[in-house]
Amino acid sequence: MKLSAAPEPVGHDETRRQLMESAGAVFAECGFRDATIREICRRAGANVAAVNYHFGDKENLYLEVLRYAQSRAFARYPLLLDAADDAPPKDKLRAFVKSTLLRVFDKGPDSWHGKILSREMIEPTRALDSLVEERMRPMARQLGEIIAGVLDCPVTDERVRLCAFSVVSQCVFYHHCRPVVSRLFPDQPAMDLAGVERLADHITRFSLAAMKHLSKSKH
Amino acid sequence: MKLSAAPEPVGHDETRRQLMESAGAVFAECGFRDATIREICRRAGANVAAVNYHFGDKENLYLEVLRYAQSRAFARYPLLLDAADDAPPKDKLRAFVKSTLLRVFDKGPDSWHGKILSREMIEPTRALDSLVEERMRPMARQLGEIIAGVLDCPVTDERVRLCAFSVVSQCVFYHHCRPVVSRLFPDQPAMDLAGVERLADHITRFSLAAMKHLSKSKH
DNA sequence: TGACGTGTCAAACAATTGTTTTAATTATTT
DNA sequence: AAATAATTAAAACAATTGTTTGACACGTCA
Repeated sequence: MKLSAAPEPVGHDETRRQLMESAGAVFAECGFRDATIREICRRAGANVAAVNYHFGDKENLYLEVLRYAQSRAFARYPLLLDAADDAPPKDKLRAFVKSTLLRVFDKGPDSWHGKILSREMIEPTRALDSLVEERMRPMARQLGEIIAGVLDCPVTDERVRLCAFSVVSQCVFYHHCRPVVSRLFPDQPAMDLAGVERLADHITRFSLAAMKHLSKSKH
Repeated sequence: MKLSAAPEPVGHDETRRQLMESAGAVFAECGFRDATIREICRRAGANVAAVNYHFGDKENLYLEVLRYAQSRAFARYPLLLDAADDAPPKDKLRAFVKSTLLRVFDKGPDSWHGKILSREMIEPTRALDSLVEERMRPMARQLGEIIAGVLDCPVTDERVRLCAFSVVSQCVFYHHCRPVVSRLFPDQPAMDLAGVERLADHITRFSLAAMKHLSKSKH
């Protein structure tokens, strides 16, 4: 399962950090099962026994890596970015969509956080339980309030939940189904910041138009 | 060498059929890597060597299973179900959404087809290439025509592609993110036929409302 | 019947895996 | 500086994996 990257020998407690970094990349590339401790340690420039020494076993390493990835992603891209707390629901929705897209399409050294999360969808581990409570539920509540504001109805209305799913689904689709999308449209460029903006525009406009209509019909 | 006039002895490959059936279930449950040939053969009541004898190796078995699952799913739920060819775009969209949901939420003995496809998203194999061409591209073209009809614009319009993604994303979301959804709302009942109808109603109404608005605004 | 192809079976093979062990090395404290 | 703890290193371990082997059973056809 050796793909790329190079080892880099280091000192003392640094090993632990290096292990989490390389583990994140390898887990994202190969999945929990296919990822081998030997490859993780090789990239971290550490010995094969390092994982078991610092993290106990492979699964515990995975749990810590996933938790770490999520906290870092939400630290970098808060739920509503820089939107004011009293901003109109429309603007909040736009911010929510954009932040979700940014989190999902994040490139760079920690681009693996999205991939690992996708794998959790298919093959949930124990880590998903706490992740849902710590990250997803606040996300759902925040979005529910925004949508209730758009629809001008209580957050308990069933339409709120349905519309929330409709919004989130559009955000995660490009990421979850990238293998199909990129095959269907090979000339489509990779998602950069401008692409995120365009996509956020579409999703927001699409969803606002739909909800404006739904708020008028039955109520 | 069997060049006897008989068109393939279909009676004796019962083992082969059994293997594909159990392989589909095991691949769906465990993924390609975690699925063991021993477990597949155990469920099929066959010997460990059966897979290598009938399919060559594990990967080839997987390819055949995936291909078989897709063809069966589309045979049972055609792209537009029983919608007439000259039906209005709105009805066609409803049929498209419903058939996609049915394919994704299909229970019963071949419920694994959706799960295997989800895994292909995360970990594409060679099988995905042909699958996209044979199944997804016709699907995309069909949906594109429907949406162009709704928007009343040429299929080449960029909005068509964006809206098509918005529609499909809502259909596959509940399936792809079920682990999160079921944790967020544990009291939510499993998706039965009535649930599919309700969800299809929402997605269709939501999307039609959005597109009606988009077709009026600029362009 | 006897040779032959087909399919099944138990057993073994070769490779890889996560993990443990034991000793050496380094850092910290006394 | 000496002693103690913490960390690393190489090797081995035990279990599991996909795959192969060679014998055996069954049916077909010359």
